[in-house]
Amino acid sequence: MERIVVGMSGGVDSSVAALLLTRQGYDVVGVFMKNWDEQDPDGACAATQDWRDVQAVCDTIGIPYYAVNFEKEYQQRVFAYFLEEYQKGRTPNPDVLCNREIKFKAFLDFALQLGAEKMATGHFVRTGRLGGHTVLQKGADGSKDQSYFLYMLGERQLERALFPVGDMTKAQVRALALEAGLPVSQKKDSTGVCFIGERNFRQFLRQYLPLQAGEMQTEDGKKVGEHIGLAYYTLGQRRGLGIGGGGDGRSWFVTGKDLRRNVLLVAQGEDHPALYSRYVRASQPTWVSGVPPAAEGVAFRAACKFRYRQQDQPVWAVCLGQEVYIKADDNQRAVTPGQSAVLYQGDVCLGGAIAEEAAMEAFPEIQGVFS
RNA sequence: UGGGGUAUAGCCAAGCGGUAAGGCACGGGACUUUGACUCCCGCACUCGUAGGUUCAAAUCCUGCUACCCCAG
Repeated sequence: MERIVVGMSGGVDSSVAALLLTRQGYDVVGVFMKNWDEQDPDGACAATQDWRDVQAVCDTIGIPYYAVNFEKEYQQRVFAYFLEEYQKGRTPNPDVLCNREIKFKAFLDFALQLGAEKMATGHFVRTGRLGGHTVLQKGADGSKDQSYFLYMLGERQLERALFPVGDMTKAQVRALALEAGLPVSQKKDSTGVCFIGERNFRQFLRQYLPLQAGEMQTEDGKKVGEHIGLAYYTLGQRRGLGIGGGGDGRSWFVTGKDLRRNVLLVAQGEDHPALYSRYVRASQPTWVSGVPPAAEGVAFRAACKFRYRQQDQPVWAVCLGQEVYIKADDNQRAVTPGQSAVLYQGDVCLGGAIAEEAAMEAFPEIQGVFS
């Protein structure tokens, strides 16, 4: 009997994943990852309840379970990067790295050591075969699709992965959990940085990043407020600026950061031109298939998400050197350095890259490329 | 110390005798495996202050205080 190790978080999705695999006759082993050790403000370790839930679920399903600890790996391969990026004034997405480095590397290796043929998770994504290759596809439930977070995975990793809930809707997953009597069927979906969880983001960052107050200024240099440190803001952000009244009475949004002067650039009105861009330069491209969708310098058509849950945006893209340049058909709001630009063709996730800069005009390197 | 003006929540701001609009900020919630955005709800028993007129005042009258402008 083929052995499958399921990464279980204590949530509904991974619990149902384990349930389904069991029903399909696999030799299923549940494994809980504890990658972050921090006490809640109220004392208890946040992961404790999740671990209890995993045990309860596995007992209900009737499968063995273990816990593994990748704190060190998480710290070195994910969190260090996370902090570095913030220190550079960027807004990183730690979860895309977490998937590549922890869940589908450290954990996958662990699963194989346990004698498993494959591993499984509760992600809402699917894999398929296309032209002799294994491809990553969006989950069937469009509103829960999580391919955005998995774009850094390669074919090798996907071949070893199963996503049992990928072709279900969230409602179906919950219904199945309820029907099977899983104790987590009503558990609220978790959000927040993977393994770190939901928490007051400012207070959390404050433990690692210095507060470095400075001015908030408009594009023309007028001071309109004070910020507590550039790292604590992200482009397009509205809440938390603390400035109101005056001007035309509309809300203020972060449009940029001037690290040299320690100035946070802001503008009034959600449709302010400074919030928009058309061209994006992205670095560190990774492709699921291992090779770029088109030859160097050859533009290709695709759909892009510049942040999670954004509607697919029709774009042109081109690989040049170690970068990908993207031209969106429509103006994009608050494309933020550090965030991932993930490319699709239909339901297939091609891969993606990390946004470095966004602009309204074409970068000199790609003059004429998109004609 | 002369003349004029303004004082309404953290900010901007309606109201002009009938019992405090709205926006921003802020707080809470929804959404969300990043950070955001977005959406919903809440947010002045009180109108600089002390009196007066009136059935009734933020709205009228008087004193005081503060700030602004023009004169000095």
